[in-house]
Amino acid sequence: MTKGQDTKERILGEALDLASTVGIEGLSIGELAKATEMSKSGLFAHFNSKEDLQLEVLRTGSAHFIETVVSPALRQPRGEARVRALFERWLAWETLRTGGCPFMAATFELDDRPGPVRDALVATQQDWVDTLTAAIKIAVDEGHFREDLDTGQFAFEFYGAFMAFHLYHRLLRDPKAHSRAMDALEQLITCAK
Amino acid sequence: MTKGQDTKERILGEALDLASTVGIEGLSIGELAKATEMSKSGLFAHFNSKEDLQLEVLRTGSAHFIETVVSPALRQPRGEARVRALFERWLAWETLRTGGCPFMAATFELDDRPGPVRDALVATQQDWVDTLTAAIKIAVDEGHFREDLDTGQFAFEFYGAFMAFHLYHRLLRDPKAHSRAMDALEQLITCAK
DNA sequence: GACAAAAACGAACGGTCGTACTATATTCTG
DNA sequence: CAGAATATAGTACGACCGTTCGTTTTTGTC
Repeated sequence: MTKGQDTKERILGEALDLASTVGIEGLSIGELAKATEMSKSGLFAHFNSKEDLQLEVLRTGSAHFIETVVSPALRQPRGEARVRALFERWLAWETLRTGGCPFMAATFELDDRPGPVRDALVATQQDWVDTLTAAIKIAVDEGHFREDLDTGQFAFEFYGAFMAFHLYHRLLRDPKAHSRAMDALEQLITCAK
Repeated sequence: MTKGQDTKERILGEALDLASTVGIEGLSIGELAKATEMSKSGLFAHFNSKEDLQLEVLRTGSAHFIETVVSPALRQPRGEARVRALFERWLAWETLRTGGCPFMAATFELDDRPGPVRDALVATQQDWVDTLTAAIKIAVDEGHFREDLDTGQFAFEFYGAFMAFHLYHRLLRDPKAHSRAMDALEQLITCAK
């Protein structure tokens, strides 16, 4: 009863790691079988199709993200501290896996390919933007940020800072990537007061 | 003599368009042959390998980018106006092709896959960052931006705003994506004065 | 118009892809 | 320990992958 679920989780963990480097489309069942030291068919039996696998990978990634980024940040005090925590943990999450944030890879892979996988990804990302916006709104309510702040705009630029970090860190291998990102957040917060 | 070069350019144009949606790795010779209405082997004869094709696609993309983004902006007056022009033309470039900016797709595909194609992409992106930074430096020299502005930091956040635009526009299909991006630039410039 | 050069084609290669089927291990339940 | 249920493996499939090779068509030159 529990054996199958165990290996399935193990597969999904490996799949998430693999997907962070080769993408969620580039993720192949043969490679994943090698990585988990299983037979292709034995692995495949846990999923009805590759699409299902992809959807489950996204679901797993989302759960990991909430666990390592969102939840800990929510334990921080409401307002500015929480916004800072969200950013810092997001950066840490990016450096966690071999290939960086798996959602970033997926985002640029799927943005033009309609289907259930894209839909699921959009839902996840929209959720994250909403979570961010809500945290920022709280900082306004707490009086940490100014009353007339456009919280959606703040979230947009917040997101931009993260993506620039991803580019500078992953592609350009710029050692200043992290400090640049932190400076960007600082400026964002300064302008929000 | 000129016939082969003509079709080669046609192929590369189509390849760039295709790569913007499926990525530079996802670009397959068979699909490209269909798109150009050629035989696989006839098309392949123009390149020694897929890697060469990818490199030439990047080179072509880079030339297009300079032509439609950089060069026109350089015809704008030195300083703030030029920085604004670079941003606006960059956004326009993103909406030009079917799948958005081909370099963005490539960036997240190749950031963890070493090789000549990655190297070429890094060089291109670093060039672009340097171009941006130089334009910002000029704005400082012209007295449009404050003396002690960290031009590299400005370029970082400038880049971030573009990437957030890409995400909001391409994936989330947010109709406010463009105005969000423009507002982000405005804030960036305001803080730079 | 003949002829060499260049360009495009067709067929085939070994490989990997996702997926289906059947058969063998392994695990859980009584 | 038996037997059912579950989990894994083996094999094969058609399709497409990048690539090679020999042939045919098109092009440009005298």
